[in-house]
Amino acid sequence: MPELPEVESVVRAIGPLLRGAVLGKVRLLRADILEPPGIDLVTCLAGRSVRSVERRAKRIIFLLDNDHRFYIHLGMTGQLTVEPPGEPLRKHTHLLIEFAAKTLRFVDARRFGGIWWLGKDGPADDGLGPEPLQLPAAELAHRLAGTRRIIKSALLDQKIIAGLGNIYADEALFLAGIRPQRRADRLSHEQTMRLSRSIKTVLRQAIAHGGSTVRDYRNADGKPGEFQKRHRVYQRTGLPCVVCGTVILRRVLGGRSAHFCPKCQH
DNA sequence: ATCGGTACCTGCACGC
DNA sequence: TGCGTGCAGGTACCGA
Repeated sequence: MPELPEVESVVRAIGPLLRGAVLGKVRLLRADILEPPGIDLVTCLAGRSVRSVERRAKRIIFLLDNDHRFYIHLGMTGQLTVEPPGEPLRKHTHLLIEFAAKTLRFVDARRFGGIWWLGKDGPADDGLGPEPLQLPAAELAHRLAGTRRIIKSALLDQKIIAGLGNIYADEALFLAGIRPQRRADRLSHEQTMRLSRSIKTVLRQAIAHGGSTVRDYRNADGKPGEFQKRHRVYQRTGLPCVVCGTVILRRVLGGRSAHFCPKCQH
């Protein structure tokens, strides 16, 4: 579920609630969602407080008062919520952290997400390319010129650009008028410039609308996003293009669904 | 060394 | 009702 806009929405909601808060009881209900295995998370967190909650790509990074850090990745179905204490445990709840008057909960049915303990020195952006909203167009062009893959797959590669997923890759390519199966290193200068703008536009719009809820995504307060109502191609297979009325197509590219308008995208 | 394919895991929608 | 199939927002790993 969660791509950059969903993760950003969660961080914006959780940050103000947890900044400065002292951790109470910690319950890790499934040890196998923790990396590296064998870390004693409960001991690591005992008595600490939260200095800040930040986003890097799709990672939610918690900085503690002793300069140790960990991050949570939501995978496909992860949910991170802040609720009053004592709410009933939902199925697939893997981590509970109690604060004075609220509880942070990590729930993830498919368990593609998890918790990564970094300590003081572990790199938080291991294997991640640049942030899309800070990426100059020329730098994006340079990175895309270096791969022979199709543009859709390149946009999903977190080492090339970090934070896009299947929804926003498709939406950005539609906005830019580029077919997902075009080769990344064969885009014209103009197309690359349009793509750079489109990525930023679609991410900013999605953040403004609280992200997209396809099925599982919820913000920290349990509410779904709204941007799915404004998707132009993602999961609109067989429906008319909002610009030209042509039927939206779906193709499997690199093992993922790609949605596009065959008339608007070249 | 880059890249495509597959595996990981659960739940849901659909057709029969 | 139940069963089988296909699909889902992500990423790590495996050979070619």
